[in-house]
Amino acid sequence: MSTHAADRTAARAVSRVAAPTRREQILREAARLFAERGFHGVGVDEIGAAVGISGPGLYRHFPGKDAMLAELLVGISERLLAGGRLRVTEDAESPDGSPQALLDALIEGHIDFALDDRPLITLHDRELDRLRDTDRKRVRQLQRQYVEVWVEVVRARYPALAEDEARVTVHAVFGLLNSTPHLARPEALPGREATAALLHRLARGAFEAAAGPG
Amino acid sequence: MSTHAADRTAARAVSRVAAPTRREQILREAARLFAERGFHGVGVDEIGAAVGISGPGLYRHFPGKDAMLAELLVGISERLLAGGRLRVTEDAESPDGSPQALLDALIEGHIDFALDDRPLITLHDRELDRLRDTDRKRVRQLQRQYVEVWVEVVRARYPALAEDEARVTVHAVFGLLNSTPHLARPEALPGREATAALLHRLARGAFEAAAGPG
DNA sequence: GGACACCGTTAATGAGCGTTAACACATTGC
DNA sequence: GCAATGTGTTAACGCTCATTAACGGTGTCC
Repeated sequence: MSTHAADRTAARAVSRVAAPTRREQILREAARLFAERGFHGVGVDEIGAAVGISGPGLYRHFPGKDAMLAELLVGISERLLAGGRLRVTEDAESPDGSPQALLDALIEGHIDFALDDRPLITLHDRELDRLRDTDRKRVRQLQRQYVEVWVEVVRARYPALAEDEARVTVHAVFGLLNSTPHLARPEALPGREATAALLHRLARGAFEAAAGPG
Repeated sequence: MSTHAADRTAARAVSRVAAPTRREQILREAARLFAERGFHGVGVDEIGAAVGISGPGLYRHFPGKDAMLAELLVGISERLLAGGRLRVTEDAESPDGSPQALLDALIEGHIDFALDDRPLITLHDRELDRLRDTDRKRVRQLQRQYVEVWVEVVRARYPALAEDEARVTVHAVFGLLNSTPHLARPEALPGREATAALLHRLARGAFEAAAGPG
């Protein structure tokens, strides 16, 4: 195992794929374990064992167990928001931009998160309350901003929709899109692309129904 | 405080409203606390304090903390399934029965649960893994049966829908309908009836979109 | 070759918490 | 009256578990 910093950099450059640092390993395993058994249900010894070191060794990389959860939740919240904002500006700058195209882009981006980062999506709405006050406020603020991005896009696409209805609808669609990570047997899904397409259809259908009474 | 059994029965009969037993009080407060801060995040002392007795006093009513969670989760799972099955038989026996009417009845029933028993809905998909093996298997079995009830109804209404697609869709609609209990500020909702109507429209829209490519 | 940062280890500490023990007191039924 | 039952109490036990202490090895840099 190359613990030498220069070796790691070289290995990364050669393989063209980012070799995970120990920190990243820890975060990934912690996310998986937290999602499986809950923040309080996982001990530091288990997290350590999952990356091949033992319990207290984690404290060389994180000040505490809380800090791992905080970094995970703040990280995913920031990435979601950044992705959403990026798509908004891309749509604004594109000649083919349209409210519907933008909404589709948001949906697709969120589906990618939900299908590719299952543990994080699960944590995102399950373990928020285990954070220290300051971290929880930060995550909530990011979540709120992400919702507002969606609400504005939805209202641009469906001007007849009232703001509070749009907000409830956006929340409901998040629940819909985030449903697959909660599935007991993810292997029973119809395949990634088919699942993504189905979820996309469902989300569009929900928005359509929200706007025009069916 | 009437601790006399005969008095309690009399009070119940007179007031015509079921006076909650101590057991029921405990279950309700435990559900609320578990939903707010997670099973491991709540101590028995807190649960006791919430009903006016102190910590170990709970052990006169339950064999342990686990048993409270188990009773809550098994209870709601059974009620959901029973409600679903009841609606199926009602539809079958009714002259106005139809697949669409039955699906609407299922949706409405589930919305009632989601809006009126928020803490339980939250627990239902968050704390399942904290149960002892035997209880968890029982809850999972009930959940699976409830999903199957929906899947059959959905496929009766939309025969073109493949079974695995129907199952994913049902799961997604559950996520949609269960989204409001996760809302940070429930008081920001547009009012119970308006919220229920909106959620119902969203669910119908999702099913429509699942069946016919939009 | 020595200071130093980095990354581990195992052992100890200390708090939190579920559970049990021991005891008290009212109410019911005989 | 008096055993039995139901429902509380407080104190103590024991285990889990996050965190810290103390120590060691390895690679880097001057």
